[in-house]
Amino acid sequence: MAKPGERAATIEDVARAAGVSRAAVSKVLRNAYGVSEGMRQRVGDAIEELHYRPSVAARAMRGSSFTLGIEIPDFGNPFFAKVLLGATGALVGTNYQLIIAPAEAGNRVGYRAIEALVDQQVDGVIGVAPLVTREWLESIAERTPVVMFGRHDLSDAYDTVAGDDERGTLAIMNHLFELGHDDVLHLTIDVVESEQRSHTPHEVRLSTYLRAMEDSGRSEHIRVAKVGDSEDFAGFALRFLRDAVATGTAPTAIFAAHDELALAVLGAITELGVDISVVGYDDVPMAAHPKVSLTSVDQKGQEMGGRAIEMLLERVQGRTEAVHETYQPDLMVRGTTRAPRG
Amino acid sequence: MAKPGERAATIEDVARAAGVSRAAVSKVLRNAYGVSEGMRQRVGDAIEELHYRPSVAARAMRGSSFTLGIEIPDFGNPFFAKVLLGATGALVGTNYQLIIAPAEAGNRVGYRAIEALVDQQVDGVIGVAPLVTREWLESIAERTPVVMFGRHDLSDAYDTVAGDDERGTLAIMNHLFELGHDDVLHLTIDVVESEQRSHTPHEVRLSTYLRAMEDSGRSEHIRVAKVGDSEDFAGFALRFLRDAVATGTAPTAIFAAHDELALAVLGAITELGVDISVVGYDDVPMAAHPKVSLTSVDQKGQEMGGRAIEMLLERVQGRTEAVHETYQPDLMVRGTTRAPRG
DNA sequence: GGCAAAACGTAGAGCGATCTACATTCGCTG
DNA sequence: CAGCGAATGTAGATCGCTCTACGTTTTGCC
Repeated sequence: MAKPGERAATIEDVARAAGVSRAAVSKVLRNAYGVSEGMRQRVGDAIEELHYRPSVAARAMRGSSFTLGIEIPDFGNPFFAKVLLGATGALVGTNYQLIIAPAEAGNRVGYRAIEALVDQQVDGVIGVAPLVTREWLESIAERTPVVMFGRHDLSDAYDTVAGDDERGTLAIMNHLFELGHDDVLHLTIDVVESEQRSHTPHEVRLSTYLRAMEDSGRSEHIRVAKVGDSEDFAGFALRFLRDAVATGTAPTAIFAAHDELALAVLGAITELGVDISVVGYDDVPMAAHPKVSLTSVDQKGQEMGGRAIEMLLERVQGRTEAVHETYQPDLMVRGTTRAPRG
Repeated sequence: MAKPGERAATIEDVARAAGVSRAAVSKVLRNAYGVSEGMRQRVGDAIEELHYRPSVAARAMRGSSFTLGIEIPDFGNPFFAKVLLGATGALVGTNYQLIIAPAEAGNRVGYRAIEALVDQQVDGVIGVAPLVTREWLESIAERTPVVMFGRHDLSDAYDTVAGDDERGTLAIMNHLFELGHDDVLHLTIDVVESEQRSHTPHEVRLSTYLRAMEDSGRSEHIRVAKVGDSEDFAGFALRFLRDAVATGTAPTAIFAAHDELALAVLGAITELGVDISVVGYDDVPMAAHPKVSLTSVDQKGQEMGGRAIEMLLERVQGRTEAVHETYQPDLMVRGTTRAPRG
């Protein structure tokens, strides 16, 4: 007990060492009004000497924890690494800390992860969960500022930052059409049932694909394949394509809803030695690799991640009207898209 | 104030609703001794009804937070995604929560991130930071259980789980030697100065490379290149190789210290159209992609991640003697290694 | 039936910060 | 040099939970 350094120093210890009251130390910490230069100095020295660090828990009990939380559905997806990079970047210089909660294995929906974050008393949450209901999010947003990533529902209880998936998809479709493809298949994720999810990026990409095909008079070529969220993409792609080739139903181009999927398709195409164009979405780093050269859409993940943090900080500092921002994607044309073989 | 649902329910509210004392509710929560079935029932109902969730902060102030922390130096590296996957997997079924702290942008060393985690009052920390000093870690370990990932220093203040980098490297070198390569270059990371870091995975890979070259009588072929940690790997690889080719000093094979590096080298080789074998380390998912087919070493990241969590939980539950475990890696031979051209 | 032991439940003191309300001192001005 | 506002500092309640130390019932057993 009496051994020095036995226990971490508390504000009490600092106050004693500096010969002031706890409240005074607290003021210095928060650089609140009413601290003389001399006191700031003495307290600062004491803090230094005792290696004092304020307890986040104790702080959280009375207000803010200076911690923001972000929920990530799938950290295996490099797109989220970009987002995280932007987020951490936006945080340097502030005294806020970022903690990440991974959506529980086998349950990517995200309720659990967001709840865990709120339980941690974070001052604000960034969520990626496209599948949680709006009502639920709004109930969370009553107590904790929320910024949602990639959702296209414009609630006024929380902010959103999203890519313009419609525009990105149209860029892809036009590119394929211009190359001469009519027979474009869309490969997307098969999510769990959930009514009214027109707000998810994948849903927007799907509906835009459908519209683009119809509007350009290619209705009869519409074909959509779905793969389970946690299925083995590579295995699925291989089986699917082998089958399509065998039955003569292979498309001339495939638009995959995201790059992980597109890479799996590209792998299958390579193995089978067929000539099918592929486009992905997200522009993960590997897409630019010379061995891969995948045509994709750059969603500006890093910028969006940074902006999400900024918006959250604004909320934490008191903004109450919702803000919704959209980022313009860029089509990156590379080697996996060519004109269909004669 | 009086509006119901205005504020989150506290244990007090639950106690009132169930007609028992706060202490009784707390007992139910922790399923401690001395709770009758009837009481458990009533309290459970009250909790349900009020959507009560215990405050992590308040708990942390008096003991444990039921939260574990993991520090990740670079979430862009898919190897860590594997580790995380294993870690989250090992946590399901426990009532512990995992939070991730990213090493601050531009400072991958990890002091800040680990400190942040400790400040959060996590019950235990998993760190990847190979570069923080042992002394510092031991001071952290005085108060918070610590499991370090990939360190080869066997402190008895903290546990370690690491791959057998010596064995992995020897597997690589023997493979290359058997194919007929004498001229093997090692490309590794150029870390900030830090004395005595023979414990890092990369350092072990380097020294094992040197020894393998010497022991096999290839001392005159030893060549080591270093690239800055946050440099653009692809750009570096291209410049370096172009230069080597121009001056006729290109090796016949390159052993890259990890897959991200190996992929960059592979890209450069592809662009320059030269015939050089490449091996990486970590066996990231892309290594197995048909377009890439990179020979690499599977470090069992997922298993190690899971085991690290288990070890940490043991520590949290009271174990005090240190445990150090090593995992045996597997060489995955693929298309990027061939015999040197006659 | 009586009595000890087990079972069940409660009161109340902290944990480490923040923040309001208040006390004291200082610096000026008229 | 009295008097007043600004500047500086402090006391003490409070946040939500855990846990020790005790009371009060029940139960079991001879």
